[in-house]
Amino acid sequence: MEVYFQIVRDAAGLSKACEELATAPYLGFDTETTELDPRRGDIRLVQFSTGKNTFVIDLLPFRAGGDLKANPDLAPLRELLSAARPVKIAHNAKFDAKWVRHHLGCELGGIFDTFLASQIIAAGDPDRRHSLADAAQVFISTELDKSEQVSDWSAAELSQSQVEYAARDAAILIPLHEVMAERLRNDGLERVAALEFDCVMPIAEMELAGIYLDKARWREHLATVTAAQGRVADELQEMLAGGVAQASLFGRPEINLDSQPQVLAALRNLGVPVQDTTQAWQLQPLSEGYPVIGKLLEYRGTQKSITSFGENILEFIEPSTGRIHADFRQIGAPTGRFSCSNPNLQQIPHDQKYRRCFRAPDGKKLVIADYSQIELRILAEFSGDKNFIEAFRSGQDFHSTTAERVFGVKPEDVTAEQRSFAKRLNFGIVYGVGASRFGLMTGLSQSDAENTMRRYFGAFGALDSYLRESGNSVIADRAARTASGRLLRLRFDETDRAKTGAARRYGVNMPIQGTSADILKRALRLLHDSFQGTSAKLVNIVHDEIVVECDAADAEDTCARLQGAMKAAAEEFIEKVPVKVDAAIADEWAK
DNA sequence: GTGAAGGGCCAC
DNA sequence: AAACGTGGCCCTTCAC
Repeated sequence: MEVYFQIVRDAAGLSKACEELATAPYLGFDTETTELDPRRGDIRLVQFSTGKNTFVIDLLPFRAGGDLKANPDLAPLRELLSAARPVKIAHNAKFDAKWVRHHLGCELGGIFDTFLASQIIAAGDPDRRHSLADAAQVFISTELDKSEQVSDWSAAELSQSQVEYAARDAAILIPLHEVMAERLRNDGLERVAALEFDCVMPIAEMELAGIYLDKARWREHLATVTAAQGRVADELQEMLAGGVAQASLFGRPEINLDSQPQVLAALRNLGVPVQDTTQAWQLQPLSEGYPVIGKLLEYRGTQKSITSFGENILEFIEPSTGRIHADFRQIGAPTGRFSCSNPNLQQIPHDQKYRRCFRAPDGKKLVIADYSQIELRILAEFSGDKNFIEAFRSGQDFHSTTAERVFGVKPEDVTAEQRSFAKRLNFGIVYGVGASRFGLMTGLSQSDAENTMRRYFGAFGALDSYLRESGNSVIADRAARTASGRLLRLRFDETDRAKTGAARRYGVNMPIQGTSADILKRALRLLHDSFQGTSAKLVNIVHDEIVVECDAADAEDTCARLQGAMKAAAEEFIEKVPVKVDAAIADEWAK
């Protein structure tokens, strides 16, 4: 692919280029950087393409005066980048947005992200890849050579091949966008695309901000867990060896407590009636009759703490900021949920001993807010179930209120056990729980579990019919959608009952889980706008929870903005059911 | 030695 | 007849 391009190396050229570029409705936009982490390297090139004309801006000459941020010659560039128009088409715009924010000191406004668009259009197809080369192949049948991507972008003189590559990557985005925009329109995906694109900048800033973890506190807690784990391991080793007849000269042969087959064999040796799996929920019922099971579960718990939530997390602390800058994948799941890695800040144990280590630095506060029962409220909205909605409108404890209906008792007569059954059913139905699993987790017999579920669906008739109809349409259409229009296409073998059942549960759950994700993403944008010019910074998000850090003096104001934005976002999707946001100002990530 | 797969478990 | 949805991380095992 031949691309006509001009190289810009001085203030006059930049100003002229930006003038021309500003008149285009859409610009292909890309950057070339010397590293992957904006804290470790420099931006070398910024490329823009109108489709007809492409400009490759070399920032090296502009660095002569020192910091790029302070260079007034770059004002036209900053203006072009931060403006809502022209729309900047970028592949994985979060990456470029972070570099622009960190090195040029401005936001990236007006984003069309071809990486996110590719995922939205793929609608959950696990076989589709979403690199620029893959997208070019799929949407415009163009082969892209990405070999220059990892070349040396710090060289004083860039090669012809490098510059051509840079120009081409920006130019290709114009035809790619045209085809993708058409697909988004035809598939009814424009609203969800806008939702996603609006979310890029908030996430870029959150990753740059990072979250503070108190190293000393973490190590202190880790020491107590490690000590406890040593004792538990010894005791478990002892108990498991009980059935072994021979002891070697070197003492008992130790078994590897982390090895599933070895532990299983030892348990069988002791006469414990274990199945071929040792999952906690299957072992739990055995722990009463066999103390060794209780010990094994205790060992597993502490082992998990040490391996997944131990010293390794401290290695993610970035020396230059003293904070953890995790990677958030905006469309981490086909439902639209985020995923997070390096480390995964969405799976830190709820236990205060862990969470309190994530704290506000001195002079700062954390503001923590989460949606109360958001998935059940979405279910109430979708089903329109009068009694379900009324249970939320009453403002009373939701699980108790459902227990009243299920067991036909007065509010004051709901027992703790009845509330617990109702609570577990309320959570279970979102995932499509069946009577046998419900029985297993409550200790009810199969027939009692079936009875309880019958009473539940009897009390919430519209909910029952919604779930059935939703399941039927999922199977008939082989697709499901969230409130924003996010699409999931399902592939399953309809002659396989198990696979069809799994597809049905997945498809029924997706609009609920996915609408929750839609709401959170909308909230992130509203928040980002509301926080402009304040000290508040997004530092973590966990599906229905948002954690913000701000100056201590601004905490009350930040809390009000956070709660307001989250409520407003949810109300764009939920009309019949009240939305509740619980918020708190704290020194630690714990309430 | 390395990487994929499977089991297990943390979060929502 | 089947058995609760989404993710990431750690471990062991096993194939190459």
